[in-house]
Amino acid sequence: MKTTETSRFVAELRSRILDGTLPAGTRLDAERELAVHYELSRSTIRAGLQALASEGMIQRKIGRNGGSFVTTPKGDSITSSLQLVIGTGGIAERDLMETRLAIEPHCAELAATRMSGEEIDKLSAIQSEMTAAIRPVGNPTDRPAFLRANADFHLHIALGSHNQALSAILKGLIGPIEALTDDPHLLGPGQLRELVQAHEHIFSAVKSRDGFRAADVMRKHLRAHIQLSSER
Amino acid sequence: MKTTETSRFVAELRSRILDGTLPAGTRLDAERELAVHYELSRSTIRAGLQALASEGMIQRKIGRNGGSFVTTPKGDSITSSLQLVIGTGGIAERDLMETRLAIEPHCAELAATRMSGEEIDKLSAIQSEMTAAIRPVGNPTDRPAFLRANADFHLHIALGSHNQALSAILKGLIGPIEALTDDPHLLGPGQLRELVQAHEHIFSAVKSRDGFRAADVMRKHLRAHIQLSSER
DNA sequence: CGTATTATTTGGTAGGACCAATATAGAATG
DNA sequence: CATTCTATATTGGTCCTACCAAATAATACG
Repeated sequence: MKTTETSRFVAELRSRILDGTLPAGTRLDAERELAVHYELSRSTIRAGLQALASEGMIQRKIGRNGGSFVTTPKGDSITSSLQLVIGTGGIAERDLMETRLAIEPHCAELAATRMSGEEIDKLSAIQSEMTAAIRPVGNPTDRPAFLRANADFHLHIALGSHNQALSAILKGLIGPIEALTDDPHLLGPGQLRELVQAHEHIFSAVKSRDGFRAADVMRKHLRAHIQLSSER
Repeated sequence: MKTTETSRFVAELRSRILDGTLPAGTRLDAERELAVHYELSRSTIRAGLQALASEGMIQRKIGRNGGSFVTTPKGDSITSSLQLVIGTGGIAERDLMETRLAIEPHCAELAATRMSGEEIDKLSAIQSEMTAAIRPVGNPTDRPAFLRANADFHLHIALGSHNQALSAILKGLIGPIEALTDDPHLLGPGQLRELVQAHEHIFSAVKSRDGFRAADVMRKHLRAHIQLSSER
């Protein structure tokens, strides 16, 4: 690690936050005060706070009674980090699909036992949107709507697991992956109907609180999906 | 989103990196040039570059022929993000263990078919370290060494999956979790030996390239671990 | 008492100066 | 000519000082 003044300051503050000396909600001193305290210029202090802010460890608010407030970074931080890495091609598509395959069946299993009634209703609504998109009374399929509903379905299963880590990870994966999957040659009308049917099976397993079956069906659904993609 | 000058500049640059206009390795203009180009002060430009740097999207190098270089953030970015969120208690322990349970068996399955000979040898060496730590010729167990070897074992299984996403995620989970698990009342001599034995089973499954068994044994191993933790 | 005005605190932006690291070009030396 | 040393130019890192803009508290006023 390059030991610049800024990074020293950041390390100091970060460790104080991590070891609990500065719990969430704590208000740090104003930049000008920190500067005299740490015997650094305000510029350097600002650089450090900026770094901590972009890591999600503090939030800064302007104005009187403003300042830098310690916050516990939530799942969003993981999600955006994933999106960045994936967005810049830092991880191969194969790896992403395998990760989905590890995460989603487990999510489905948990969701089956943990989803509330409202959440199940919501899932049903998403499923309806999906079916609606596939046949707008004779018209051609509304692909964007269909894909959005598809992603939403998987996302809500993950949220239904009531597990912040799992849902944060999937949230980061789902967008980029679906973007890669949108290939008209690959997803013809037949495939779309198969997809809806698979979701129907997953939904019914979740609704009947059958975690094992939910996981199993989800696994098969994803494997079929992968099978398609690999035929390019 | 707060639309400050800095964030506008960051957004601009970030999107240019994401859409491929500025591929990895590209050298950005010097801060002073960017300042005149974007009609902003160098302070503002610096703030923006600082943010991008702490997101891992650029690396900055001092000196002539230095500057800001576009880099594709790798798995490390995900790992550190996870560590931060977990370190500040942003995610419940239950959620973390469930995530492990989703990830690790899958890693083990992949590792069984993908690990190289050297990687398997390395795994064996780690296993030896672990057994060595548990009985240094009559002396009490070297707990730190034991726990380190334990974490290493799981980490190397993940690396053996040859999947950057999975190993990055596990890398972020394993440290914090093991720290939470180090409870002498929970892990007595008997538990330690059981742990070694479980690893032995996993190792043999991987060595014999039996992915299904590797996943199965890993799953049971983790469940047993969870069982213990929940008895607090 | 309620409302509008003023003051103060605090992060955001600007622009200047200088330092420290680093690579290049040129000069001195064998 | 080759090598080594010495400027020297480039670039991020730090410091300073001033001012702007937002947000809140304190105060004056109807």
